[in-house]
Amino acid sequence: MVRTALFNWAAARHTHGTFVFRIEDTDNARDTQESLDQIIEALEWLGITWDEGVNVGGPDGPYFQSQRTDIYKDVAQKLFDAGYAYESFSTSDEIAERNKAAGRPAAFGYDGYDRTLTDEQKAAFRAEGRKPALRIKMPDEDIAFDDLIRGRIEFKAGSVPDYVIVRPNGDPLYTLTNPVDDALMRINVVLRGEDLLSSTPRQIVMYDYLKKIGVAQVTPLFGHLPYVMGQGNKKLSKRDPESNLFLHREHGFIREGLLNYLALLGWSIGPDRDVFSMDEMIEKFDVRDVKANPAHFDIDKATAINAEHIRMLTEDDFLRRSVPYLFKDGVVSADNWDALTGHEREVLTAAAPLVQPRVRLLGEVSGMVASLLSDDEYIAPAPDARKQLKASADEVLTLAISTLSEVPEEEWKTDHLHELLTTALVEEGGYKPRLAFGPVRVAVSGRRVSPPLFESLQIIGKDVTLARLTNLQKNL
RNA sequence: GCCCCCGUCGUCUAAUGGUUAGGACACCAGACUUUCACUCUGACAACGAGAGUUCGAUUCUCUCCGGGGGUACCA
Repeated sequence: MVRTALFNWAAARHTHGTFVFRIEDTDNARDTQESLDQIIEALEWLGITWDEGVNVGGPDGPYFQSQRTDIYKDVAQKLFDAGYAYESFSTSDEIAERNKAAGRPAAFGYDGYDRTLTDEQKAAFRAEGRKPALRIKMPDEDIAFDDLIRGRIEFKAGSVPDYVIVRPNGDPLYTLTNPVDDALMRINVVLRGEDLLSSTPRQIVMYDYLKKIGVAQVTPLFGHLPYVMGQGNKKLSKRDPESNLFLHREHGFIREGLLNYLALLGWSIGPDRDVFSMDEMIEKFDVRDVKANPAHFDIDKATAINAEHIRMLTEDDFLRRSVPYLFKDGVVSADNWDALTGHEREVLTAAAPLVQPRVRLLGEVSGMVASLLSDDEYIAPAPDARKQLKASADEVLTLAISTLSEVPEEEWKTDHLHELLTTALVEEGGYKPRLAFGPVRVAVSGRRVSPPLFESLQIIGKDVTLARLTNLQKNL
């Protein structure tokens, strides 16, 4: 759904068209305020903006179909008066029974029975208290159109049954409202999921009728986007975690990364290239270049693309965007940069260049900087970090503690510390670098993966460093 | 059943009537690094099958196979 919005948006921006956002809430049972809010929040977060429609207005409103019933009633009446639609009294049970009796498969669909009802028959149905639905009369000929993505598509005559546009109770259906609104809102390009492909011939016919009764000027161009697949060979649905935008955001996707990845699903900006900005996408995007075959959502690739975009952020931007994640993880005191303490900002600013190149999601920042921000005197090593502590850890820590105790506060600097420890542990102590620095890193960060060691030592300072080394040694 | 769509490495894709079929992610090996990450080098890996057109098909056509969607008084 987001990918569809993205392609529509990119196509509209590329062609300097008008992007219209309309809500098709004709099935009010399943359209909730909550789902609308989520859609809007998602688009806003992504920066996908529209020119006319919900919340922004425009010349062809209202943009909620639930507020346009009078319009649909009027058009339905015109279609009926012109003879393009007719009253249908058949219930689905009756249709199924007739199909069965005639030896047709159950899935054959509507048989056109009510097309030829006489006035007497209709009157009889009404006398029974039955009310008619309104059906569109499909012509007995092949229907073809040129899909923007798939080329010419032809449907054989007779393969699309007459379809209902208004329920017996007067409720208009999507089959009517969608083409009517597209006509009234002067939509000339429709990009939608390929699941709507087989309903397109019905709409082609509808446009012909709408033109004849003066409601539509043109038939829009259609482009049917391929699905995005999830696990196995199933279309991604709203329930799948992969399609949950907010979940991705929670994990630390930034909009640039997610948008870039989504764009890659069915489209390519050019040979040997897959990282780009939305401005570049708009500049290059042409629906006709979209591939027709479905793509699988690959979270690993998405994450890798996200990492590229995180690295492209300015340091300041990176920090500001990270703060909400840090706050959520209890690592800092506020959820926005300006409300942080001076100490927090100082530490984070120092840590940024160390952390930014090694996270792929903003959610990973907390783990990287937690030990730098905290003044705890002991950090229990994570299990995988503890595994890195070899038998020599105890001796190494002793040596490190005695070496570092000697360092005056004013000389507690990255390069100096590096030099001192290398001399004491590696050159004089005879330990391999891996064995020498491993225990120190685990003591200071508690993790197997951490920002560079000596920079970290400088950031947390002498007292905390020594305390952590001492306490790890006690807890070996 | 009928109608429609789709088919290049595991995944996303590029290109082409004649190429060693390219890139990215993932994976594996190596270099760098105190670890991890970043970066770099290398390895692995694809035109679904069969006919036809052609001097030559991954590319054009057809058939088949495989996958998907539709066949609603849902959208």
